Amino acid sequence: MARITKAPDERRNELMDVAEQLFVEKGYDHTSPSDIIRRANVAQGTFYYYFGSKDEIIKAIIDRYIKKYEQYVEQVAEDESIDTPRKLELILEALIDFPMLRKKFGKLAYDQPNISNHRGYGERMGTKVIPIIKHIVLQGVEDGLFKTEYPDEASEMLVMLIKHVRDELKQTGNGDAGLRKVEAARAIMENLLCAPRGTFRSQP
Amino acid sequence: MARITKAPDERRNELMDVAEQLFVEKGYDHTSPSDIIRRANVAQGTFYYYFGSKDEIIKAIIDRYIKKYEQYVEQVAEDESIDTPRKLELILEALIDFPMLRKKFGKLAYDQPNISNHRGYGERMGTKVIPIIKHIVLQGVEDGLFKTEYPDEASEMLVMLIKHVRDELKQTGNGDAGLRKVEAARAIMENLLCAPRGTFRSQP
Amino acid sequence: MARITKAPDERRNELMDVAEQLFVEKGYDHTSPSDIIRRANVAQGTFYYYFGSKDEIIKAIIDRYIKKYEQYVEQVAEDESIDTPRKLELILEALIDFPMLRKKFGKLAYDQPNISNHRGYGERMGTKVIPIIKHIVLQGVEDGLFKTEYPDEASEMLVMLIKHVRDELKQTGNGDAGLRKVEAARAIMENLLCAPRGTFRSQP
Amino acid sequence: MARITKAPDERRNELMDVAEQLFVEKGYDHTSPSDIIRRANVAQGTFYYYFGSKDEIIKAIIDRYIKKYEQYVEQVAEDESIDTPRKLELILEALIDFPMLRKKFGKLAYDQPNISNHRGYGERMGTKVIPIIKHIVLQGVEDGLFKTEYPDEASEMLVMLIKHVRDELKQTGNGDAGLRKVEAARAIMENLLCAPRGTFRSQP
DNA sequence: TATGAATGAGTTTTCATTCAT
DNA sequence: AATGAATGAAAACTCATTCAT
Repeated sequence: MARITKAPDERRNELMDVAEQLFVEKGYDHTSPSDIIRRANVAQGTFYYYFGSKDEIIKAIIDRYIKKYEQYVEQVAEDESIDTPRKLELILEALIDFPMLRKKFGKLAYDQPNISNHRGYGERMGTKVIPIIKHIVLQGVEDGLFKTEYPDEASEMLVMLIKHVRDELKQTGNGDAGLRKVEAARAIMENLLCAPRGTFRSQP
Repeated sequence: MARITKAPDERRNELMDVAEQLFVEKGYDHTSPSDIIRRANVAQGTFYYYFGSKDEIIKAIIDRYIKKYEQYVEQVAEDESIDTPRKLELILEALIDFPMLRKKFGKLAYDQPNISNHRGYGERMGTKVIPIIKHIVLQGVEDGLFKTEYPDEASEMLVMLIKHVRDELKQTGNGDAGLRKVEAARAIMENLLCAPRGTFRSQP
Repeated sequence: MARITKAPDERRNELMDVAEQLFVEKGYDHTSPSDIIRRANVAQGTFYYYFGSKDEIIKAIIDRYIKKYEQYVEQVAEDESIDTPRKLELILEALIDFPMLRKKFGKLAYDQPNISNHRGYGERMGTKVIPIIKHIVLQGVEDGLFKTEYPDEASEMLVMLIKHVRDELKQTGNGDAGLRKVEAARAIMENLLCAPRGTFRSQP
Repeated sequence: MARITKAPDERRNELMDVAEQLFVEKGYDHTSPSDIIRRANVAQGTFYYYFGSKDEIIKAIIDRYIKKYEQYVEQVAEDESIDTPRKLELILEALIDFPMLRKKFGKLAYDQPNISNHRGYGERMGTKVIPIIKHIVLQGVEDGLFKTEYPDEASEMLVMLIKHVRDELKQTGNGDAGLRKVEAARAIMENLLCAPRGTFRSQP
């Protein structure tokens, strides 16, 4: 094959993009380095030139992803012009939109291998993101907006809730059923935090 | 090896038991038919005599499991001597104890392959179990015990909550931290269903 | 390919024979499992059905070989009808003839990878065979036939000498030059053990 | 990385030094050009600029080494101020000290890849060095110091003996056990050459 | 002279499945 | 009903070498 040389960073990201997409489509376990190589149109060795193993590339992808998310979360958390409920909404919504968590519609999420169960992804979510969410929740409690005896658990539940909604939306699409899910999620959030009705009401 | 003949049903169940345990220990993808065969002490061919493929055995396991659970759920749901909150508790608690969902303590659930994402397990939970839970929730609403505009979503959240608690308990063990988790779960359940404090108070 | 089933022992030995020959021809490092598989006319999986790895097969080969040799050595050592010098000769000569050490004539031994440097072969020679040789040497000393202050070292030298002769014979063939080598070896053995001229004189 | 330009000869020798060390540490087959490149801190292409292949570099190393040794050997051989036994000792001892034959202590030599079996090393030893040793041996015979009917073979044995001692010393270290080995070697040398006791007695 | 990204054939290994007995 | 030897395609990875800059 003709040799196509690229800037290392470009190649590296290209490989990560391709891998990410495949992991999402077929799951980590059912994606082989060869799959990635084929789709990226590079030689076997090129993959291993950039990543020492299959494990290494998924770790790199997760890192890249979480770094982006953390940045966003911190930025939102620190922004004084945003009120507490809206902060929560933004942070949780961002969880929905990241490409690495995209799945094709029309397939049941249950049966799909899910990258978010893999390789330290959850761990980093737990140690990095949840504390930030908890922090915002506590702020809301201080402000008298929320009420909860279990801020840790409530924060975890919020993340779970949002992941669940995300999965649901993949299946229902963004139609009426989708809207209803979002409404339900808001109601549940309010319940969870004993927040007054209408606390969460911005566009999703 | 000496040929050991058994009643077909016994052999079949034996294989399923072994497979179930392995799937739980290592995950479906990382368990090979040979692993099952080895631990069950049968020949390669015996496995394929009973199950046409690896896929077939996991489907059989899930079927067996869900059938049992459905039976239990229906029985509880119909039992008039149990009040509504207690019914919910029993049904959700049963979700915790089933062997197929057991995992070793000490490992982060996130990183572990989780059979409950596999092969129609979730689907059947969705189509079979959640409606029953919803039914009980609605009964509670009728009784004036619960309040929710989104019984479907609330039911799904209840299942998620309980799965989450189960995973947490695996990590924390049943000590103080575990107890706290259970308390938190109860508070969250009450919040979710707008039930009065103290509605859920039986032993976990 | 048509499926040819054989008795496991036969297959196992067949694979070992083929591997042995290839290791001798090309050296361990330059022989791939695929080489063995190809020549043995079996499927990839068959090789790994019998041997878990490339390493395992060479260990099995060495074991098989050394076991045979040890048996022979012990039998000779215990045979009271054979006198001491002749025992030494027999044991050392046996070292020459074993198939696993055969190499093609015409190629310089120096440049050939040599299995006898591999994977515990030498170690077992050292711990198993040399003590037996030393024992015979000491017997000779007792009988007043040999004289040496360093029976350990002398025994090691004897083995080295014989290996060297073996390698030489591979290059020279069994012609006049070969005969001369053998004569030289005898003289050196006599020197090494301070044995009277003519002590080693049987056909090689 | 910053481009570091050096005098071609310096670079070349640097690469050879690094490669030599690696070959000794891990063996030729288990050292990759990339290993050399990494340790030498040069680019992939630089290696191939100086050496067309992996094979070429080891040949260069052996050449360099043997040239040095040959020079030394010739110089000693011609030096009239040194007596014959001492000449032999010096030449054989030099064989021990060359860096290319250094190995780490503590590992069985048998199992270690041994560069001296590789790529023409032995051949050149045979055609170049052994004749010189033989020449000294014959001189000793003429002087009435040594006695042997097989000077070729005896010379070869001397080299083998010394290599063996070298390997042993690597394992035993230079303690008492090492000393004993050296003493044994001397006794064996005397035996081999039918030299009077005490012929070889200088520091090792 | 020197760089380092890229290549691709090859190696070692795994594993779901088949089939003759 | 049960056995277990055999299959072969594919997975994961290595590494000597090339080449555009």
